[in-house]
Amino acid sequence: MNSYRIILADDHALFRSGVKRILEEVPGVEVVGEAADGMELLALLKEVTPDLVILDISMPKLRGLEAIQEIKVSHPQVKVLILTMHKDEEYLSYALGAGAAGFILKQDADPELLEALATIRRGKTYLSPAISEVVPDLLRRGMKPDGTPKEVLTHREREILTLLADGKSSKEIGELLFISLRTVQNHRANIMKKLKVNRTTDLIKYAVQKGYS
Amino acid sequence: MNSYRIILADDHALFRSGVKRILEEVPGVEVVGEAADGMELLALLKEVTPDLVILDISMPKLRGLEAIQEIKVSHPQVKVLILTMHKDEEYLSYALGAGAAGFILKQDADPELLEALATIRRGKTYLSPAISEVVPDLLRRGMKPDGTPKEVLTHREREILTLLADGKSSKEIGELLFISLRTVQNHRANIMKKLKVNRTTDLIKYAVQKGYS
DNA sequence: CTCCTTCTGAGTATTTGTACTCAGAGGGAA
DNA sequence: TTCCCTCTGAGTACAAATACTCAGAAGGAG
Repeated sequence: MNSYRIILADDHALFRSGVKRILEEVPGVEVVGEAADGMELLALLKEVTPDLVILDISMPKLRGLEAIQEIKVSHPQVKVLILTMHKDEEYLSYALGAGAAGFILKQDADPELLEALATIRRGKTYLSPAISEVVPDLLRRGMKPDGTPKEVLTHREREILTLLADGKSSKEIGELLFISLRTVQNHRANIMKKLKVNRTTDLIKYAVQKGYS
Repeated sequence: MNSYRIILADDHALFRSGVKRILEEVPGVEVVGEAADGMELLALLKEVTPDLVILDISMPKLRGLEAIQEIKVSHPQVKVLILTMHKDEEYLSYALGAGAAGFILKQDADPELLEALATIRRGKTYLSPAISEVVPDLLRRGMKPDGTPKEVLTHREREILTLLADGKSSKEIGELLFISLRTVQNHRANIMKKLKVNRTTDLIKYAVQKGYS
């Protein structure tokens, strides 16, 4: 029994079901589990240890990006392949920074998936061709014109932005996170400064479009 | 040659590929074509006439909702099954109003897809159980379950909502439209009352998700 | 160790949004 | 004509957000 064991994490059951069929046509590959959200995935990982987790970024309950970090801490030997619809440079850098071994798109066809699988299995990193094209853009955007690195949201800031995008007020967020209203307001101000917006509306637009909700 | 002929339209190749495998396990069913966007679908329909088109709502170039109307005009005998990630009451009413024969979610599992297929094949309409649950909600919000959405917002209200979603404050909107700040605030309050939200964040989320921005 | 970042909390002041109320002008429909 | 809806505008009161400032504790990196 030395088959390559995979867990699929995506909130769309039909998508999981279809991908499972594609994967199982590959000799020596076995889908040993499925999860519909990040929490389910982490729970599943306590029982089953796969070689690879294929996961979507936009999942409810625990966002994929945070899930990667958890996985890399609790199961460093498990590889992670991001399979998402978001052709978004920002996600790519987050994902690779968090330790993902691959990044492909739902727009891609079967060969990309299979090649990603084979590449990761050989211990290398695979990027979707559609994504590779924008990597130079990404590197260019990673730096501000003056050379200083682009500002990125901290974990706490992303957490608060998610709650904001979920319709919570600063007051409610403070109560949820057991921190002061003032602290939430400070985080909020910092987020807006980093994202260079100056209104709640722009913040929510950003969050909704980036899938924080 | 009396197999049931299906065309799959979804911008995610991997999703199409997976669903195709699921469908082809059903005896007497044949996937005779795939399309990645609405334009491709309409072009394909000029060459191939299927019994059923399974399509996603959020496709580039020609949105699924508009594609249904085109199909129902040019090929009235072709059934349409909406398969989307949007658990959204408004899309549901619009789709059924445009003549869709079914509405299921990517979150659904294989049995829902197969049952939708069988139901439509028998000439009836199938709704995802997850969607059926929100039909009462839909009725409460003043929309018909089988008709076009009742336009709740007035023209002026939609105009203001668009500006809000564009990041404008009430004050700025007043200046843009040459009306008083108080008037804008009143419109805003009316919009929120109609949409049953009580926060700017929820309003912006609604606007962004409905494409007002 | 020092330096830097993050998270935490607060002061102060102003602007904006929210929740009610009321009301007149104009248009369209019965 | 009357009746209803829309758009317009305002009063009042309170809640929330925004824009600045400052600062201590904890942790990692050098």
